[in-house]
Amino acid sequence: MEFNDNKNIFIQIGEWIMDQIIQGKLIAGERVPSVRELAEEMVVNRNTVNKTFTNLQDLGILENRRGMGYFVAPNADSTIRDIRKQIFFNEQLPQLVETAKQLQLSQEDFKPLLEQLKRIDNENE
Amino acid sequence: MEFNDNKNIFIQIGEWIMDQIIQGKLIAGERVPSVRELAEEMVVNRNTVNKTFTNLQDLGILENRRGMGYFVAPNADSTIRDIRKQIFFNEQLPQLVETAKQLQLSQEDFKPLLEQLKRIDNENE
Amino acid sequence: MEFNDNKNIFIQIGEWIMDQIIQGKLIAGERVPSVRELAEEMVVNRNTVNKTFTNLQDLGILENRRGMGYFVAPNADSTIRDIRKQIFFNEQLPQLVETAKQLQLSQEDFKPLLEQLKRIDNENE
Amino acid sequence: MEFNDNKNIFIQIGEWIMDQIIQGKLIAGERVPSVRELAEEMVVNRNTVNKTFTNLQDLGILENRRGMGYFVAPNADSTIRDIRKQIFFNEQLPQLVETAKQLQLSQEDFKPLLEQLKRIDNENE
DNA sequence: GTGGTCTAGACCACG
DNA sequence: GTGGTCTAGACCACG
Repeated sequence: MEFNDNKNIFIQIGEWIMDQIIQGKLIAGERVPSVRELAEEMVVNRNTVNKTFTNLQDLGILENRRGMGYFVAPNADSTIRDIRKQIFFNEQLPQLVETAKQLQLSQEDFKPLLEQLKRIDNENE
Repeated sequence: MEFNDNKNIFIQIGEWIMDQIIQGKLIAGERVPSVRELAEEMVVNRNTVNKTFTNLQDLGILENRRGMGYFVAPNADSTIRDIRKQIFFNEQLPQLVETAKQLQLSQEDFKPLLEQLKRIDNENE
Repeated sequence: MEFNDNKNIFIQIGEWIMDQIIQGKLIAGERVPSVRELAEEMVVNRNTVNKTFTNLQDLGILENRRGMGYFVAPNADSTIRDIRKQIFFNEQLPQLVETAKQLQLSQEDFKPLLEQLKRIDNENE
Repeated sequence: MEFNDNKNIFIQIGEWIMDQIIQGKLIAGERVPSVRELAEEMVVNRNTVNKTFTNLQDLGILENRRGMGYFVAPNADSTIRDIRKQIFFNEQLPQLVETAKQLQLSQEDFKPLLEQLKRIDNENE
């Protein structure tokens, strides 16, 4: 895995796992790779993966079964969506409105977004 | 000033100064408060303010006149707009599209933004 | 069975067995379920149950008859009471006094306990 | 500091700090020793103290001021009392009632506790 | 100076 | 096999 120097590795691994869950590649109740396996695969230290896992456990996304490893928590996917929605509504959206105002951005500038939204609304019709 | 622990303080102070310029509270050619004053006012270390100023100087937003302090550069406001537009189109917008897709956000979720955009489009008619 | 992550599973199983004995559901001389059976029933590893059993054997609560399994030792119930009394007087009570002092707990806070004690004293009159 | 092998070092250091706060030796707003200082004083690794501090920060007992170290959070003492009371009412007290019942303990057995409670009630009159 | 992250490596308990 | 803790030591950003 390629890491971005601006973010901590343990955070990036966590985001990767959350992405896997959101994309349905890891499902509730499923066992995630062991700390050792993932550390080897990602070429990082075991302690780093450890930090990722305990972090995701604190967030209610992973669960630890003694001696057996970590498992995707029930409803982990909706937990992740909730966390990300909260970030969206509390941080991203207000910032965006502010930016639009400040830079006098037009609907034209948001075309890629508006098209994506239409696509989603059509799917859900 | 209230700082957010997730972003560097020197960056946050920089954003505050850029906001002042965009809002016309600081105008081109005007002297900005000294490192000493600003550090005291914001209750931060002088080194931090120093870092903010050299950073804004690198971006062409402030200018340093030896022995006289820092001044708002000519056209600082349009420089700021350019920088922020670049960030908007290269980072914020693509990220937003990705988020909308992932969280299956609807036009409804973007209501505050869409209203702001309408307001802007009306102003510019 | 529901396990508490803060205590070792083999200890928790041991406490469960001791409770069974104290409550008369398992009596002296009676055969306890086999390691295999108990492990399956509790959905734990056989090694864990094994550890519980050898631990209870060390405490004089279970006995092992070669090829026949584990049996409740004679006087196991009074052995358990002795062990638990010792823990009570040496650990729980002093800790409790310390907690009461530190948290400034009142008689009111101990109501459930005091009522239980009265009930016991009445029974033994 | 003498460490007990049954508990993790980082937990024991945390309890020591909480005790200091409860006893008024560290007060709200006060700076606690730096990670480096405490690690040296307690003859443990910096990472261990680090873990203690981030742990106490998660609990709302310490706060981190960038580049300046950790400080006792406002109301840290009542936060600690709340945490410890919760443990008392949810775990210690029910266990105690159960023990009293099982071992047929009398008021006599709880004498040290009852005396402590009287002392506290007298103080608060 | 401050704390945070990461590594290599050891050791431990539990299963 | 599993994860958790701890150490020694390096490096980094921030103040």
